[in-house]
Amino acid sequence: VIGKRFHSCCVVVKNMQRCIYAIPSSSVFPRDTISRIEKNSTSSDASLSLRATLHELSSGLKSEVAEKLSDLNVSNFVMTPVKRNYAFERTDVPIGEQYVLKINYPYKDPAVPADLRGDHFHALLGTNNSALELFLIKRKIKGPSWLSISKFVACPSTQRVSWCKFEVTVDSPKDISVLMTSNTLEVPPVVVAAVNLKTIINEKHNVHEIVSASVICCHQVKIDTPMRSEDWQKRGTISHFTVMRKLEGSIFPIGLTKEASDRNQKAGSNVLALESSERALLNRLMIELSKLDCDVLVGHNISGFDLDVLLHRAQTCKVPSSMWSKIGRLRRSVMPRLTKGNTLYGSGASPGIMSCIAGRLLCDTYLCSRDLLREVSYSLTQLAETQLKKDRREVSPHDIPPMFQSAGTLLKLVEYGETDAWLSLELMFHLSVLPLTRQLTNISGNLWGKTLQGARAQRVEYLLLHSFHAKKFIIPDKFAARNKELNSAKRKLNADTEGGNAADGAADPSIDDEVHHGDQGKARKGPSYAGGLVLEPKKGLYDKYILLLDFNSLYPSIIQEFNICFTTVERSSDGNLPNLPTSKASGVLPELLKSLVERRRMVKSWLKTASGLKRQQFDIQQQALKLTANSMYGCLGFSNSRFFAKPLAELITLQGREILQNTVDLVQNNLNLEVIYGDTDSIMIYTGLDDISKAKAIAGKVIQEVNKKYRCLEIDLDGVYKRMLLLKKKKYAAIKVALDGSLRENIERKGLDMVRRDWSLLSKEIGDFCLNQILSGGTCDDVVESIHNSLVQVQAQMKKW
DNA sequence: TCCTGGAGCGC
DNA sequence: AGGCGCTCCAGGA
Repeated sequence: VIGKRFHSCCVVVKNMQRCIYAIPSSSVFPRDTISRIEKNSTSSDASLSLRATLHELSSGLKSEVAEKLSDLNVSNFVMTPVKRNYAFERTDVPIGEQYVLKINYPYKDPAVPADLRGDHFHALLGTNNSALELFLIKRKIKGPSWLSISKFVACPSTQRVSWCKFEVTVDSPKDISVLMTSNTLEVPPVVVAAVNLKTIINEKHNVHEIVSASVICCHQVKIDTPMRSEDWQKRGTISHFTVMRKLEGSIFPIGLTKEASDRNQKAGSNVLALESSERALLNRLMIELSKLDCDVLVGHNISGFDLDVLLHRAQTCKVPSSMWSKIGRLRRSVMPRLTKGNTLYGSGASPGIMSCIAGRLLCDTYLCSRDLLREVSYSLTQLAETQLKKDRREVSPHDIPPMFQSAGTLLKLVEYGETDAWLSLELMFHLSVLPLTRQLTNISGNLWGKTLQGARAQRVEYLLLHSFHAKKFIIPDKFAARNKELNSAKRKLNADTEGGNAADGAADPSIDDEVHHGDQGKARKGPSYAGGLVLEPKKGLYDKYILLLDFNSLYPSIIQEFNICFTTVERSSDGNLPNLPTSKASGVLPELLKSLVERRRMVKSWLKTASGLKRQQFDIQQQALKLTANSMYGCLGFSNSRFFAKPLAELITLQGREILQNTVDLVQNNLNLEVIYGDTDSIMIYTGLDDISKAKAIAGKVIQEVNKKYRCLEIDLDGVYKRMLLLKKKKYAAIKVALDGSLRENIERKGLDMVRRDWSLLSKEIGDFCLNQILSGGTCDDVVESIHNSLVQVQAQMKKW
C-alpha cells in the first residue's frame, strides 16, 4: 500500500520441491513389527527410536530409489518414511494407513516416470504434480486471502519477471503462509478494466483488423460485497479512454483531430487518442493498460473475440513483446500458440491467450451470463435490454468503414465502443460476478481465475484435495492410468490412419486432433449409471390444492445420512454396485459436507439480523456454500474427474431412488394421500381440498412422518399449488401461491414449449395465453371458446402478413 | 414405419 | 470438460 492505494506485487517462490511417494512392497515395513513398535512409542524418546527403526527398515528401499533417481539425473533428494492414508481407485496401492517413502527433490530436476517400479516398491504417486497445486495445497492457501511473506528480497529491476509495481523473491515456499488474523484486515479493492474492440474485416486474409479500442476503468471495486450502480459509478473512481486509428491509405475526416484535442484538454487526460496505424494503436493501448495495471479484464465475449484478435494483430503487426506482454503481468518474449485444439464457440480463451494475461483475472460477461442466467440469446444487445433495461445499437464490422467518412459518425463509433465496454462492466456488477466467484473460490481453495472460467469440476477437485491432504491422504494423480491407456491407444489409432493417407495427415496435424476430440465426445454420450427416479404423472387438470414437498439438498444429505465416502465404501474390483458402509467412523466427504452445511446455517442466521451490504454479502456467501455442497455429487460421476468414483455416485443415486419410492409408499399407504407426480427428490400430493390451511396441515403431518425416519435427510414444503396442469414427465404448469400468507400468486411453467429457446416468440405467446386461460378457473366451454377465438384471430393476422 | 442421435429442458 | 431422465424433432435405413 502506498498512501491509500493498493499496488500489484509479484512474489517469486524459489526452491519448490517435488513431493512423491513410493509405495513399498509388503516386506519393507512388516506389519507386526510396525504395530509392536508403534504401541511402545508413546513418549517422545520412543518416537525418536521409531523413526530410527523406520529408517533402518527402509534402507534397502532407499538405496534402490536413490539409485534409480541418480540414473534419471536427479540429485539432491531427501527420503523420509512417513505414515499416509490411501482410499482411491488404484489397485496397486493398498487401502488404509501404511508407511510409505516420501521423496522430495527440486522441481528443476526432471519428473520421474509415473510407471517406475523396483524390487522394494511397486508404485509411485505424485510424480507429475504441478508445482502450483502443491504450493497451494501444502501452504493451505484457499483462494484470495492475505498472505504473510517473510524473508523476502526485492528483485533487482534487471531480473524482473513481471510488470508489477513490486517484485520480491523468497527462497522457500515456507516463507509464505496464510495470515491468520486476516479477517480483521480490510479486503482490498480491485481495479477493473472493461475492454471493447471495434474491428473491420480484411477480406483478403479473412481476419479482423482493429480500428478502435475502448477501455472503461473502475479503480475501487469491492470484491466482498455486491456494488450498487451509484457505488461503482461514483465520480473520481472511473476513467475511460478510446484509441482509434485511421484506415490504411486514407486520412482522418476533417474536424476529428480538433475534437480529440478539445476533449483531452477538457478531461485533463487522454480520453481520445488518434493513431496513424494499427501498430501504433496497439502500442498506445498497451501503454495505457499498463498504466492502469488492472486486476480484472472484463468484456462481453472478450475471451472468444477481443483478446484473440488483440494478440493476433499484435503478432501480425510485429508489436514488440515488451509491449504486447503488458496485457498481462508477466513479462514474455515469445508469443504462445494462440489457437486452441478445441475451436468450439464459447468455450473460453485458449491456454495460450490465458498465459498472456497471467496475473490478471478475466471476466467474460458472455460466459458468465450463460452460466448464471437463462435467456433466449446472450448477445450484449439482448442482455442490455432484459437485464439492464437499456437500448444498445448493434454495429457490425461491415458498418464501420463508411463511418470513417465524417467526424460525426466516427465519434459515434467511439461512443458505441465505450458504451459496449460500459454495458459489459455494468453486467458484471449486475450479476455480482466478482463477489460470488471469490466466495466460491475461498470455499474450494482453487484459483479465482478458474472459477471465473466456469471450471466447476476443478473447484470440487481442489475442495477435496485440501480436505484429503489435511487428513494425511495420498491424493490421486491427475492423469490416472486409465486415461493414459486411452491416450496411447488413441495415438496408435491415429498413427495407423495417418499411415493410410500420409499426405493428408502431414498437411495439417491440428485437424487430426480435432477429429479426435470429436470422437471422444461422441463415445461418452450415453449414461453410464442410473440416476434419479421420475414417477409416472397422473396427467390432468387439477383445481384444488396440491402440495409440493421436496428433500432439502437430497444428494449431499444422502452422503451424510449413509456416510458415503472413498474412505468408508468398499468397492469391489469388478465394478459392481457396492454395499452401504457399516463403519461408524465418519468419512471425509460426509464431514466436509457437514461443515459446509453448518457454515451455511450460521451465515443464514447472521443474514436474518443483517441489513444493507452486509446482508447481501451473507446472501452471496450462503449461496456459494450451497452451490459447492450440491456440485460434489456431479464430480463423483464425472469420468474425467480426478476423484471419479462411479460406484459412489451410483450408490448415492440408488439411495435417492429408494428414498423417493419409500416416501411415496408411506404417503399413499400409511397416510392415505394421493401422490400425482414426483421427480428425483420431490412429490406432489393432491389434497382435493379448497381450504389452504387444511392443506398445509396435511403437509405438516407428512413432513413429520417422513422426517422421523432419517437422521440428516429432511423433507420440507416447497410450495402449494392452487391449480395445476400436469401433462407429462417434466412438463407441467401451476399457479403457485405464496407461503408467507400474502395472497401473491404466480404461474410456474416447467418444461413446456413456451419455456424453451427453440420455439418462436409467437408460439410462446399463444401458448402462454392458452395456459392462462386453462388455469383461469373458468368453465370448460368458456376456456375452449376463448382459446378458439384467439387462434382464429392469429390465423387472420398471419394471413394478412 | 422404426430406430438413433442431438437439443434442451428438469432435477 | 460435473451427473442422469425425459420429451421432441430430424433424418436415415
